[in-house]
Amino acid sequence: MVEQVIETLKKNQLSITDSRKTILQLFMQSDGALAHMDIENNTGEEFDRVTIYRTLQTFVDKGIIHTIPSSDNAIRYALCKDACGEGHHHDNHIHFMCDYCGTTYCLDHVQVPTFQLPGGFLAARTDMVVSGSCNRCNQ
Amino acid sequence: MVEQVIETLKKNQLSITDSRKTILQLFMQSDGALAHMDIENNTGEEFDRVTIYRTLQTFVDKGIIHTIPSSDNAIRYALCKDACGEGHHHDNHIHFMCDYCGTTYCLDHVQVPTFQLPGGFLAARTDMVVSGSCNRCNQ
DNA sequence: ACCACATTGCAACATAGTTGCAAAAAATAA
DNA sequence: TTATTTTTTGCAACTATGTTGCAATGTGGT
Repeated sequence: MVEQVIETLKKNQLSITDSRKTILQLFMQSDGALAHMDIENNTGEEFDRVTIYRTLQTFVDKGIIHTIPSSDNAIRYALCKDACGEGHHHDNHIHFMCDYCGTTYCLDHVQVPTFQLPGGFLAARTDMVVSGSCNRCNQ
Repeated sequence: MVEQVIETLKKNQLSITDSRKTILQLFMQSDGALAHMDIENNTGEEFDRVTIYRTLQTFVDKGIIHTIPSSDNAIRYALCKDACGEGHHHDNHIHFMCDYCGTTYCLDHVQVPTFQLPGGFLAARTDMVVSGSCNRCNQ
């Protein structure tokens, strides 16, 4: 796990620091998406709030993680699949937020369906967030 | 216009106050969605920030407006079509945010396409936000 | 071990949103 | 129309979220 973390950082030409190692490992360990708060809670007093914000921004810029919009006004982040790289994200999948446990899933195998925009509109990015009950809560 | 505002408020059993009249009229006049800031700017010093927040929340609860999630961390609001009512929203359409002019459109005639969730997942609500260039900017 | 450069932590600030409570305004009753 | 009840508003204070500048520290390369 740790080797994979360091490898990913090196591949993206990022210097190896404690915060980057810890935060990237946290993403690799967790199955759902993480909000800033989740990271702060899971790292204790280890890092400054600002460092976490900057680390997340760096990861987004490098294409290591991507953002997930939400109506509750807290941006969530999740690991990108291999196809993402610096400057271009390919996270064209549906996101699912469970109303009960709060977990946000990347449904990697559910592609965003195609649709037709009215004339004159040009799509650059599509965010599709479905909420409801997840497979753990809905039993 | 003013009659329609009052009629809508009455239909939803809301008492007629200055802030509700002004803010609802603002929604009826504007074609795009409005963020809290847009409303604050368009009403001058007339109302307290808190009053605007509470008025918007009341309108959402009554099904008069609906929220639109975004990645820039500012919730936008737009008028619901007639089918929406207290407790149940039917704003099953695509939202479009222009990257250039910032306008958010409700594409009422573009239905959210159907899709298949993995087993165990149950959808309650779907938010689809497309960003790119709109028909005014893309010429 | 040294140096250049990138990253971190701190302080301060900016924006977004919430809560409690007393004052003011609507709705209702008389 | 006035009086009473209920709802809504404005204020103050607070929490959460996010950003910027700068000095201090840590990292990578020699």
